[in-house]
Amino acid sequence: MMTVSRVLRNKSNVAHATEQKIRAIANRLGYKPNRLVRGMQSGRSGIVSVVMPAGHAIAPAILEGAYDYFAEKDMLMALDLVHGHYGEKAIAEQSKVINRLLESRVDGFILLPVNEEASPLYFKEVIDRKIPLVLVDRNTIHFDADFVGTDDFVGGYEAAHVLAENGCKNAVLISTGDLVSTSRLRSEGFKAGLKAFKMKLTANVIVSNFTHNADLIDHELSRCQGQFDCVFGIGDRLAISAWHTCQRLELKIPQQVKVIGFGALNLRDPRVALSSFDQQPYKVGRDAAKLLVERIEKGPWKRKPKARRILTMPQFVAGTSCLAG
Amino acid sequence: MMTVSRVLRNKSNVAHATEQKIRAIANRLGYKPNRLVRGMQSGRSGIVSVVMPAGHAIAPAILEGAYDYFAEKDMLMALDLVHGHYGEKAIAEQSKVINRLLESRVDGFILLPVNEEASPLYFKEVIDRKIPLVLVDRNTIHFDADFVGTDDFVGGYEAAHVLAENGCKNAVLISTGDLVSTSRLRSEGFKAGLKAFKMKLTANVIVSNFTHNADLIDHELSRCQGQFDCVFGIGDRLAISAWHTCQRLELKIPQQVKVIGFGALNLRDPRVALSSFDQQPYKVGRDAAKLLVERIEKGPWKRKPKARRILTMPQFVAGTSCLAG
DNA sequence: TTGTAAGCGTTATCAT
DNA sequence: ATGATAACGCTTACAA
Repeated sequence: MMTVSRVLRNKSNVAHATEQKIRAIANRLGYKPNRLVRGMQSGRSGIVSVVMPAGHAIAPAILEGAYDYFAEKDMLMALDLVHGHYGEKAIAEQSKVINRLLESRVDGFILLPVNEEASPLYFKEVIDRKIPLVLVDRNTIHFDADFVGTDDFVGGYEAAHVLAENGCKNAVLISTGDLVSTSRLRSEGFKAGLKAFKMKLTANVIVSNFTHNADLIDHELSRCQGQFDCVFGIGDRLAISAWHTCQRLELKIPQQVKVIGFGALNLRDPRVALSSFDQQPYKVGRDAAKLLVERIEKGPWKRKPKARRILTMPQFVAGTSCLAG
Repeated sequence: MMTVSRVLRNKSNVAHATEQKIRAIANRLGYKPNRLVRGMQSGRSGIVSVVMPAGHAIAPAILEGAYDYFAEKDMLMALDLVHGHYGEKAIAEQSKVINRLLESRVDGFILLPVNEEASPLYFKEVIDRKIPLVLVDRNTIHFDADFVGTDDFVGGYEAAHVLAENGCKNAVLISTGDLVSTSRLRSEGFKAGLKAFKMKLTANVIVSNFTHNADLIDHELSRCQGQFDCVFGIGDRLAISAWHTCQRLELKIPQQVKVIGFGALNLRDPRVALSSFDQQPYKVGRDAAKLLVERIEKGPWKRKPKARRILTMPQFVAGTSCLAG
């Protein structure tokens, strides 16, 4: 019984003959060591948790990057998809999720927070228990955790830069407000860029990040018709909506109006040549997983280590929507 | 120690006072029962596995449906993404995945097979161990397992039906060959429909299901120019490629050529009004999870129960690409 | 080189 | 209504 254990973990001090015999038998019986037991006594379940909003466009690619790294480490990846609602319902859902994960003794968490308000609440317990936690894509100010994502400020700034280089003067910014870090930072970066390149902000349309309200965008852009020559949508979907409105208003793209999005999710989609920024989500996911595993393997700490911040530069992807007119 | 256990599982035979005390203490200490241990002795880990091809367009929606059901049952969902390659590499990857899952004592599997050749091999071990297994979306002939998915034959047939109703006579079929059940069945259904509605099959373009070769589609459609008045792509991506070729050839859609896809993945995307079939992937995922949990809760069997087959009818989604010309 | 004993956190079973 | 004991499958520490 003991020798068996030694053989299967390739420990030394085992006679060749015995080893052969044991391996043969284990093989014939289809024996697999039980990770639940290993986890129980070692305090390492070998399970990591990924929690993301359901239906978020960038999530699958991040997930794949994270998965691939975890798979290399032979860790089991548990996935939870949280729905983008607020209030009692959200609290009930998320606390149930966290509870399940805690009971399962996951070794660490990767969290893509829904927004600045929602997720931090439920993750307080994770932090209290000193379980490694890495935030991806969206950061939160509520606790100082490791973060892996896009440099959104620079992305916003560069959007303004590109538009300026193409001769634009008056911009419309479409964002989803300040509760989501990506939206806030891209907006801030964009505004900083506008200032630096002496452009004017004609309007800042703020839409809900749950129901991306194409009608609102349509309405607002119609109102400022003639007063803008470019649009920056902090997400591709918003930029596409703007594109549609421009088409409806018979504003030629890119001649009369230039449009830039963010996310470059239509890279795979040859139908629309929206200029955008690639966030390299696969890399982000992989980096996040790598950092998490590092934290896990380092083991428990006495004094909390300084939070790491791994920012990936967004890559401008030229489409036809913002060429020089 | 024993009473604690009783309280936390809401067992009877506990004095109110004691219960209060225990709950208070458990709460103050932030106690969480250890699922690894529970799983170890009960033989139920409470973990289910979902294995899908990475980057498959329909996967996220199926996954969400499955997740929601598992979450209701408070089960942990482990996700594995397998890459679409063949040969040694694929074998090594998949057997590592299965091994990890088996060692983790997952209670059941949901598998979206890559194709008829690849996955079955690795799942033999799962079947041998009598662990519940539900196939989604793509079926396989290699073993008789539960299947939840779209009625692809009917879908193909209905595609022909719609095209016939719109006056089409000569069709081009674009598929990915017979190794993927969805492709095979939609093609068979489509051909049956053509026969029933007295239409002709001008060409059957077969492309790889890994690299969806837009160039090949372009080339083949160019060759048969003038000999077809409609195209059925067994996936939306293929149909979109055909659409592009038609635009390039200056064939007006839908006046000269009608196009139908499958998957209705552009439902969320207002840019393209491709006629297609909604596979209700969320429902499919949820149904699969439900069936799996049923199998798990039924417990081990002596004689293998008859495989169940839950087919969802694809819903035609009218776009502008196949209106009566 | 191999075996024995104890323990990981929980529950079933059998007392008390 | 509560407690004691064994057992789940495996590993560490210690003997033999």
